[in-house]
Parts: sequence; C-alpha cells; structure tokens
Amino acid sequence: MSRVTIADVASAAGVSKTAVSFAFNNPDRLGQTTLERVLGVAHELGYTPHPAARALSMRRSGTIGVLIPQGLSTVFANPFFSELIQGLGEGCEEHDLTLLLVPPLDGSLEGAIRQASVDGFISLGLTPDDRALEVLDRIGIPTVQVDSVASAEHPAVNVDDAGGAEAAARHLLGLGHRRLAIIVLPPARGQVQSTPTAARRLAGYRKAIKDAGAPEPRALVAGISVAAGARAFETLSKDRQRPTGVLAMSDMTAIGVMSAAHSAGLHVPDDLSVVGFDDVPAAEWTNPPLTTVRQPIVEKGRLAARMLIQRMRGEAVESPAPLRTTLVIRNSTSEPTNLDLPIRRR
Amino acid sequence: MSRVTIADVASAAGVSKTAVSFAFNNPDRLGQTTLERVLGVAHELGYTPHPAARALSMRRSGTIGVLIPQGLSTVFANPFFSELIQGLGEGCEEHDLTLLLVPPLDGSLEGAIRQASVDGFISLGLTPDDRALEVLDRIGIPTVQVDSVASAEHPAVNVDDAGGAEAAARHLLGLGHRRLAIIVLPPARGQVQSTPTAARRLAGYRKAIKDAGAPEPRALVAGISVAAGARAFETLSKDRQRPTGVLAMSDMTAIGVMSAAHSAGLHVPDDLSVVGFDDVPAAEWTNPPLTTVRQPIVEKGRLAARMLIQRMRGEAVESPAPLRTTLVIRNSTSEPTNLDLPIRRR
DNA sequence: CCGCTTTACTAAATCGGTTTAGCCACAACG
DNA sequence: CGTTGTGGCTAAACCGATTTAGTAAAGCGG
Repeated sequence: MSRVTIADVASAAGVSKTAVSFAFNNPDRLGQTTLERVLGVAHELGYTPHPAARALSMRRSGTIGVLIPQGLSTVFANPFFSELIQGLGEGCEEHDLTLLLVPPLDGSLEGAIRQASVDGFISLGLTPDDRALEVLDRIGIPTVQVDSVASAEHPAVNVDDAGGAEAAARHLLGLGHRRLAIIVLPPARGQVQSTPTAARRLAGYRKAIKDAGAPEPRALVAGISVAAGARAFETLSKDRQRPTGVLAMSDMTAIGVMSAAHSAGLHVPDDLSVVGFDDVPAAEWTNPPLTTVRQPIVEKGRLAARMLIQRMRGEAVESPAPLRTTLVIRNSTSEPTNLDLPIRRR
Repeated sequence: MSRVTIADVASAAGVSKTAVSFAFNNPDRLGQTTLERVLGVAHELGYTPHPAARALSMRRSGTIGVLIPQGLSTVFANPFFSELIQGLGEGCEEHDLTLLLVPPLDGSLEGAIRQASVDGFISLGLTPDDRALEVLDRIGIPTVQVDSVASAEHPAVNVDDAGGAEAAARHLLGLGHRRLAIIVLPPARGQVQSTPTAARRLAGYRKAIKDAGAPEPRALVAGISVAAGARAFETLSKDRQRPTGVLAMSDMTAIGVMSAAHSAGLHVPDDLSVVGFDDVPAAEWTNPPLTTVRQPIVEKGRLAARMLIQRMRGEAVESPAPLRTTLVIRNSTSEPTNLDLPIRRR
C-alpha cells in the first residue's frame, strides 16, 4: 500500500511515463482521447506527483525559506514577527509559494540552511559578517535580507531606524525629560555585536540626546519580551536617579516596562514616560496606549518577498530606500513630574 | 558555476559517490585516511547535499507542514496562531524538523497539500468531512488534527471548548446578566458549516444560558479580528435592547468590541461586560484587562507536534483527553448596571 | 505516389543523492 | 596451503519525477 507513482499510472493507462507527465504539465502534446484516459486513470488511482521528485527534476521546490535568528518560541512571542510573516505571506501567495520557517539548528543557521529545500531565502537581522551569508551564496540560493546591511550581492529592505529613534528621543526631550534610559535589543545568537537594527536605533537616540545637550543616557540590553522589559524596569529602578523616560527598542519590552512600573506603584506617564518601537497592533490597546515609532512591518515583508521572487526569476534587484518610520504619540508619554518620587510598593 | 554535487566531490577525492555518501552518513564504513580526505575535499569544495535529492532518496524531508485554513495574513493577525506555532516549534526543534506553512492554494487546501514536500501534517480546525482529509490519507502522510473532531485515522488534540464556554457564560449569568450576545467564529473557507470549535463553544454557552433560564441569546457571526469585533458591536448596539454582556469566541473579537464600545461612549465593564476566549498574552494588558477563557495554546501545539512525530515513526497514537480550559476573571466583566442607558456619542 | 511536415507518442537520460550487493586484498585459522 | 572472514571500497540499482531526442504514422501538396 505504498504511494502511487507516475509509472503505476502509465502502465494502468497503457502509455509511457512521459505521456502521464505531459498530461499534467503539457496537455497540448497529447491527443484528446489519450489525455482524457490518462487523466481519468490518474484520478481514479489517486495519483499525486511526489513533491521531492518534482523538486529535484525541475530544480525548484515552490517554497521560500525564512531564516529566523532564534527558536520559534522566542521569535513568535513578538507580534512584530507575525506581522512580518503576514507581509511575506502576501508576497508569496501571489505566486503560489509556501513559506518554510528555518530556525537555527543547535545554534547554527548554517546547518539549517543546507537542510532546507527552498528556492530562495529571506534572512532577518543578520550582521554583514554572519557566516550564514557565505553559505548562502556558496550554495547559490538567492537571498533578500530584512533589517540588515544591504550589499550588492545581498539586497536588503530596511526602515529608517535612526530617524525613528531620533524622533522618539526628541519627543521625550521636547517634553522636558533629561534623565533617559535606553533599552537595547539583544545581539543575535552567539554574537557579541549588536544587530544592525539595534545599532541604527541606538545611534538615532544618541544623536537626539547629544543635540539637546542632555546627559548621557543609561543604556541596557534586554530581550524582546514583556518579561524582559519588566526585568529591565527593575534594574533601572535600582539606580540612584531613576530615569524619567524610557526609550525601548521594541514594543514588547516597552509594555513590560509599563507593566512593571505599574506594579511598582508608578503611574505611566506621570511618573515615567515610555516609548516603544514597531507599533505592533497591541500598542494601541495597552493601558495607557503606547507612544511608539511606527514602521510598516507588513509592507516590509511584502516588499522583501517580491524582491526575492524577482531575484529568483534571475532579474536584478536593488535595495530600496529605507521605509519611512513615524512617531505615533499616544498616552504613555508626558512632561516629567514627580521627579523624585520614591518608589512605593503597594 | 553550478552547484557542487556528490559526484564532483567523489572525483576530486578519487573515490566513488558511495564513499562520499558514507563519509557523511556512515563514517564507520570508511578507513581513517579516506574519511579525512573525503571530508577535507568536500569542505574545500563547499559541498552541500541537495535537499530535494536527499528527500527523494531517503523518503523523508525533515519538515512538517501546517495546514492553515486561510491566507497567512488573515491567520497571523490572530496571536492565537503565533502561540500555536510556538508550541509546534518547540516540538519540532526537539527533533530538528522545520515547519512549512501551507495556506490554501486559490481557495483549496487539497492542491496545496500535494505541492508540499513534508513528512507529516498538522491540520487546523478541519470539519470531519473536509476533503483535505481524504487527500491526506490517500497520499498516506501522517496527520494530527488540532481543534477538530478526533477519529481513529486522524487523531486530534482539542481543548475543553464546551466547558470553557459554559464557565464564561455562567460567570456573566452569575453576575446577573440576562441579555447576552454571542459572537460566533466564522466557518472555514468556502464552508457553511461552522468549525468544530465554534460548535462546541456555542453549545457550552447555550447550555449555561438554558440552565439559568435566561432568554435566548442573540448570536452573530464575526471574523477573528479587532475590526470585525468592532463591527459586531455596531450591529449589536442597533438592537432594540442592547445586550449587557457579550460572549466572544475570540480575544481579538472581544478586544474589538471593547474598543468600539469605548468609542461609543460606553464604559466596560459598567455599561457592557465582555468576555473573550483563548487568553492570548495581549488580553492581560488591554484596558480594562480582559476576562477570558484560557486555553493552553502553546501546550496544545507542542502536544500535537509530539504526537505527529510519534506517528511519523510509525507508532500508534491516541487522541488525548481535551486539555483543560479555565476562566480568567479580570476587569472587563461586572454586575450589569445602567441597563437602559442610551448610547451617547462623545 | 513521393517527399515533407505534423501529430502523437516513447525510450532513455537526467536531476543528485542513498543503499544494496558484491568485489578484492589481506589476515587469521585449521 | 586452502578456507573463511573481514575491512574497505565500488558498481549499479533505486527514489520518482521531467525533458530531450527521436520514431512511427498520418496528413498534405504536387
């Protein structure tokens, strides 16, 4: 009771394998009667071409891989990623491509890349010297990067991280804040170096702060999760001089900060202003609604997918200009007050 | 400059293809010196086995497919799905499997199933008579269902939808609500019949309402999104007698209801109680925090993945008992007040 | 009726691996 | 010395499709 192959259909219909293949992929090359007979027999037997055999023979698998920087459970805890997948999905579905999620295989993406039977890759947040990139072009699979550094061989789609970050910091400074803390995105698996995205955002924050002549901000690294954001708040609140404003590089982290601040008896934004980054949908419903930097995540994904598809067709593609980011002011930021309010547990 | 194949490595190292294959998959069968030479040459040439060829030959691709009921952009707008993927991912990563997302191909899952080169499928929310199931066992790919109806051939992992729904309704009734509205999940692609999940939850709500002797609830179908929830509220608010409590089958929809209610000048929970379903992470941070029915989504995914992996090994698996659901009471529900308050726009 | 083009189909090569069966040289054993 | 292993390697079959090159028959103009 094994699988029905093309040979089974061929012999059942009294024709060659070629004829069966033609019936599906090149029907014009068969006569009316034969075509119908073959198709009939195939249907009756429940024949389905073996995808791997097809992929081997046609040199295309009809799927594109998404190189994700960490385990699925880490990455999908951030709605940012869901939105990106939505965009990638839109691009793919236009061309009947499926999406393969490729997380690192015991810590290494290179191994995982080899395993994957795909026609192209979307990579996320890779530093330019990541060894995964070498493997990719050694194998010769077209790749489009997201949130990385564009290069001739590896086009990338990015957003204006620096500009967004600068606007966020300027907003806080403009409200009168001087003691700021920055919560930095963690570096990628096994790396020390921060991701290109984190570096650009940090530069943006710093520029605004320097321009305003405000004191050097406290910067600390925290994971992208509500829990990590809460821990970051705990650390900050132990400082001699608690910051009055927090610039978080991720909405999830910002939400964690707000939640921990709330538990500590602080009021956001009166006692602490918080601004996030990404503008995930949830940012709109939090209490208070989160001031954050919007980036067009879905569009970013869609664009990346389309670029990759072009590349897979052999067409050249150029990295587009960084997509616009905009500051969305909601209610988690205000003028600093109660500057020296001690933290009271309630 | 095409791909390096096993034959290239073989001739460069002066051995047979078999030897090269052994070097990677069966190193014991080669002598020390040969082994090292082959491995060395392979590395030098940057050899990587072709995944499709490997899959064809070994009859396994190392990936499992997730049969998703709608387009990626629809499905991933619901955090429920992200969480499920987290669970599936945990199960997969334990065995170095990757995850292929398989959305319907122009409306039909059957076509998409054939395309996919996978060793097993996880299906979501299929009705027992869905034609996709026929295709699946005709091809003979092991499948585990999620949120469906278990059968001998197609084991399923489910949660206690009815119990959770009943608890939700009882909660509202216990607070004194009598005029309830139910927001039902939409049926799957192209179907009229509601999904098994929706049917079970509806039954649970109805049972509680009937037991309490409360009047027949208003039931209306709405998509799983904040926007759809908001539209549902608009519809409800046009009724002669606005409901005092809303039972939504999805947190996203519930959030939409709350948000629209807020815009209409109603206070949740004083003017309208809302209870959701799923307990996605965002439910905790909404304003007010959402009362909802928690189901162990990540665990559900993890369990489904593990069951599938067992099945792929040829072991028999039984459908487990439905996973427990628990009512999580937060602040979106209270005793009904202001019963006849007109809706004022503000 | 001849030569030439179409039409309808097939045999065999190909994609790039894994695996089975077996060969050969050498050592151990009786 | 003959037999029997055994370690180390290879030739060839196989996985299941697509595709190239080609053949036989039919059609057709002259």
